[in-house]
Amino acid sequence: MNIGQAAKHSKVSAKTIRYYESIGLIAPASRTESGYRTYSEKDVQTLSFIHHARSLGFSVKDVSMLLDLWRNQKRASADVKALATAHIAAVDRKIEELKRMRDTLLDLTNRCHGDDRPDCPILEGLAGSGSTHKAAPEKTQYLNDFETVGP
Amino acid sequence: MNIGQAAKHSKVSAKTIRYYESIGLIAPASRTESGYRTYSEKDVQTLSFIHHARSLGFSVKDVSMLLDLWRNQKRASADVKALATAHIAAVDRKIEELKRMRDTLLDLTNRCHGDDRPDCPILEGLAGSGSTHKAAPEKTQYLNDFETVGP
DNA sequence: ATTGACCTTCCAGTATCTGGAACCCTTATC
DNA sequence: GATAAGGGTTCCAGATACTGGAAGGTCAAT
Repeated sequence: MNIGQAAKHSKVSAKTIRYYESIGLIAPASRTESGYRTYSEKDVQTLSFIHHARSLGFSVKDVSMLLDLWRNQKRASADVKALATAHIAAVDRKIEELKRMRDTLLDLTNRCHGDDRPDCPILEGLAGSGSTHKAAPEKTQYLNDFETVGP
Repeated sequence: MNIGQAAKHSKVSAKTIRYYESIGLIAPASRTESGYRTYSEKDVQTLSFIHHARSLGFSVKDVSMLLDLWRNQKRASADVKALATAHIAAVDRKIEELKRMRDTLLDLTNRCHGDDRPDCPILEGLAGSGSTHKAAPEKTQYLNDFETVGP
């Protein structure tokens, strides 16, 4: 089947499939004489696997390792479990961090009357020197740390 | 003071301060005759404000708006509150998504014996066609959606 | 004069795609 | 056979928010 069909069945967009090929996450697809990529059922399964793993927040690097383990009949399930467990821990840390952020934000917004008067505890809180709420982590982690949720 | 001191006091790295200047988030700093950037107490306050807002997960675009509101004495606190409230909602959505991911991951790892045998429910779950756990959101959101936590 | 700690600019890379331009292939219809 | 729609192809750029590093200028102290 062509890339469009593979995309539909695997739920990975054609654009992204080509991207995965370009970075070596998947092997280059075979081609028709005219240059179209062709995909088998097995290829679609692989793409689905990738889709599921990505939707669970594994990085592309992690997915690459998981694919190796998946294809390696001799792997130990302990290896997979270790990867997954580390990932869960990372996700948990992110959840906690987001909760702290939300609590602080809620605290600030609750104290803001939110009308047309200019004084605003939210801005005062942001301007203030210390944390408005609770101890911050050693190194403040920004949201974009979520780009890579590693161990 | 020079950029290094400003960085130390504001907790925004010198590199990042220059970056903020380059994208127009902050006004270009004044310079000494030899070209060094110089910063006032007020500049440091602004940088601290940015640091706090970023650590609460506001995007740089959001921070830009917050800075405008902060400097505008005629602003309505309702405007700030609206921005903050939308942000809280976005953070909440991300927390829920991460929780769903963690639940699925926990389910898979709990069913994995994690020894040296090759069969592994985690990989089977990733390979399986459907969600292993609960209904997924309409469009699966990847972790890197966290790069921008907007409304 | 030399050292070392700062500062400068500029280019590139990180992670993960996504959009768009310019152009080729297939199939159906007129 | 011409044409149009709806595929496919490649390559470049952009988004996000920085961070690292190279090559070189400045400042204060020894």
